[in-house]
Amino acid sequence: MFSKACEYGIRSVLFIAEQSQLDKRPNIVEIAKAVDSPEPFTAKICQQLARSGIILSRKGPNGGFYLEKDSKLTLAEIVACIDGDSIFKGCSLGLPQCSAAHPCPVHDQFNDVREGLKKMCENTTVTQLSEKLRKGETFLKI
Amino acid sequence: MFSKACEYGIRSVLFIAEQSQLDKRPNIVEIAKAVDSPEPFTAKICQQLARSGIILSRKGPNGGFYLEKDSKLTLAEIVACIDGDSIFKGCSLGLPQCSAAHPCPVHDQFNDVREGLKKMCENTTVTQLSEKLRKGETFLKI
DNA sequence: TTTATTTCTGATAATTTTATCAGAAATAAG
DNA sequence: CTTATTTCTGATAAAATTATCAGAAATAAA
Ligand code: FES
Ligand code: FES
Repeated sequence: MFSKACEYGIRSVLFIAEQSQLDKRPNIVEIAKAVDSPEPFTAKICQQLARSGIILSRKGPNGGFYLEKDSKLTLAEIVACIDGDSIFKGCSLGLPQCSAAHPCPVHDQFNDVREGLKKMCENTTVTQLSEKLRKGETFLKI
Repeated sequence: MFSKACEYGIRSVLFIAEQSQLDKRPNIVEIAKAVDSPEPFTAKICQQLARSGIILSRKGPNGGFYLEKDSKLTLAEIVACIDGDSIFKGCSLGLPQCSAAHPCPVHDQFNDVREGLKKMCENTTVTQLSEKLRKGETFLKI
């Protein structure tokens, strides 16, 4: 469904969000540990997210990554930043473009699923998810 | 969503199904042309599908690939053969396993989407799709 | 100002996926 | 039986994704 990079990215952002609520600014070592992901690869991904303004970063001692207070960040924005929006817009059978006028054989069926995925990602906020995480109801690793 | 191999695989099977209805047995060259996919790669995929009995094949002159008459083949079987069933069962954030007892933060939300995808693939038959294809209502390439 | 810490950047390596190729095995048709 | 056709098999190549590494740039704290 999502690329590895995107999976790590979402997990990282959720951890950063949780820590931001506690006024902390986790660094890459802490993030990779909390999320059980390869450290340098996770760094790359966090840098990409920071460059596009999805998360914020501070260099130097006591630096790290954090989230804007009361950010309205959604899953959809993270996914689009890392994997692009082809999962939300592209043809499921790989035709150069999805179009109702020239549909592939599964167009109708997939439209529902894809629309469901899209709506879900757009309506799910990171804050909302990190809340449950903080309460210990959900987990970022085994 | 699906791998390139899986996209080519589904498109190929749909073309084979359409041609089977016309009592034809297209070969790799014809399939790759109809589906606009790289010929040798498509060959690999069709071989894999044939080996697992999802499609049938005949060597020699006038040989090619075909489908069992009145086959009840579904999309789900093709996807599982090529991409495995991780898209139907795996955790969307890449945790080693999806479980309601130890859920990732998006487990609930994704469960709906994934279940929708699964049901859709299981309930959509190749025959049903190739019918529309034969009528010229849907397309396998631009 | 100096030092320690941390993100950031660019180069590189490993792995997986995608794609190609040459030739063997099978089989229908003449 | 011979030949032409086609799938099948295994080796290989190219590209993309995933992962690592070394060092520069920034910054807070001493
Ligand atoms: S054309 Fe394939 S999903 Fe719309
Ligand atoms: S645990 Fe992640 S989707 Fe179920």
